[in-house]
Amino acid sequence: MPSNLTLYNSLTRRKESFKPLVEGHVGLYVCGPTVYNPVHLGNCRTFVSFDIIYRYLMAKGYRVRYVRNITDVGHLTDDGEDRMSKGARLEQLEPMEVAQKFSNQFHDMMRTFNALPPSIEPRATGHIIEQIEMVREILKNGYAYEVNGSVYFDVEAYNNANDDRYGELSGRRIDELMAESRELKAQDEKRNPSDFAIWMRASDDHILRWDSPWGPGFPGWHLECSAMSTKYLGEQFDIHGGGNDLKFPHHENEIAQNVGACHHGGARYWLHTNMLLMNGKKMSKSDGNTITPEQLFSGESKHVSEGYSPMVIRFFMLQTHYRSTMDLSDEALQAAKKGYGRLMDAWQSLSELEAGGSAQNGTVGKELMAGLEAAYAEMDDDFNTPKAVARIFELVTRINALKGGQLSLDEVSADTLASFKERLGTLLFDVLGLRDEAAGAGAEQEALDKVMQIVLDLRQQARADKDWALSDKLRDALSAAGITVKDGKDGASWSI
RNA sequence: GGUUGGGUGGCCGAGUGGCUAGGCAAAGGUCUGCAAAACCUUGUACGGCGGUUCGAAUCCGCUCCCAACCUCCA
Repeated sequence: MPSNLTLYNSLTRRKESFKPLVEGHVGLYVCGPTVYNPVHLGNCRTFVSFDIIYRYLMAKGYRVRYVRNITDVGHLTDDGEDRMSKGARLEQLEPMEVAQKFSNQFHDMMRTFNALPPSIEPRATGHIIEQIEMVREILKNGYAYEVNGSVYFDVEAYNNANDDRYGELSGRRIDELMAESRELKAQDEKRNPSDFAIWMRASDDHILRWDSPWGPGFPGWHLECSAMSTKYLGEQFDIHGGGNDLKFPHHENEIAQNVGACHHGGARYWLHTNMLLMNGKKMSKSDGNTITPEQLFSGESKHVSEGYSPMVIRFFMLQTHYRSTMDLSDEALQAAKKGYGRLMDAWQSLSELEAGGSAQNGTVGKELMAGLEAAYAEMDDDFNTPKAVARIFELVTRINALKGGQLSLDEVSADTLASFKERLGTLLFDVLGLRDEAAGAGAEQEALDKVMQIVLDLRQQARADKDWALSDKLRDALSAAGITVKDGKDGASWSI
């Protein structure tokens, strides 16, 4: 499998050629959501980005094991309350009911955005044993200490034994961290402020609790990812992904735990997606600078002038590289909506094109195939979807010109046309994960197609009779019903 | 304060030391009964100040501004 794939590794801060540990296979771990409240759009951006990465790796022929966890324990609020318990108290539900409810909601939203499910979706609460085992290993290796039923990772000991490794991902230095530390809960139990809990003693009123060698407690927030990535992908694996805001401390601590337990840092390539902004600021659950996907779909928000469909939003995401911040604005969404429409119209037009009968390609046929290969090549460059989309739009112009007669189909051989259709479809729908929302399915759509054909035939007759009043009346009435009629060389077409 | 990454034409957003991404908007044209769509053409942008270079938006230095992380977040 020839691969020219390069990707930007956060660990080295360089683009590197991608070489999987095992030829032909890729292990991919992505930090999933903490399911204590509804997903918001920023989450969606990250998971759509990794969905495209997952899809592209598969399209290149790799067998990918994609692990994306669900965090349902250990993630505390500022007050030290577990997020699950807090959600449960507020909604008068069992903690696991909360987790289930928002997991379901999360899955629905991923489906809405046409993001494929991962190969394995492990839950933190389902891997308590593995996490306890990992704590034991870390203790055994001398990188942690127990105080009053809690176990803390000893960053200093880790650094001394591993050549000051802590901070390798985020570029942080331990002395700076210490200088900046503040009063945190259980601070007095820690030897150093930069130490972090890998197992926490449960207070009497703490609902989520498990027995452990150190008494009843629960795992620290960062531990589940270390334990589950190790379990399903091995002590060393290929790619670890997540949002930029997880780089520190979450991912940094993950590496430390992995090294602490198995002497390996886990992933060899770290990929981080950048934040979704609104009004120039990070879209964030905690400070309310947010718009829910539902609001975006319905348009019920002061931030948008109308609703935008999931595929318009996905297309909008494609136009920004995953490592760049993406600023959401109504104007940009408007542009994306039109661009997406033009792209899908062209796809429709392409499907209706028929080869001119030439056995040989002319310039146009060669340009089509070259442009398509260029688009794929852009994906090889750190999954550069904006450039790939740019190349695709150059093809859109050609497709439209073929349809409109400005370019001749005699320049495209039948073989080329067929493989072009197939390869473009793969890129658009299998790799980029778009869906043609206008193309309905089923009996209703079929009936509508037939009805529209009748109406357009009637109008065509009126036009032939130069009965402009009638033809315009039909067009206006359809327009009022939300259907746009476009007169072309070979008759009229319509779109909703 | 420290760490990381940014500031690109009306808006969004890629990008390489020289061969002017792309989308949207705008202008002109072709086509059309009209309209829409489509096609063709047009904009010569790169925070500021220096420096390196034959040549820099792209490399270096300084400076201004912005964001993220350092506390829960994708």
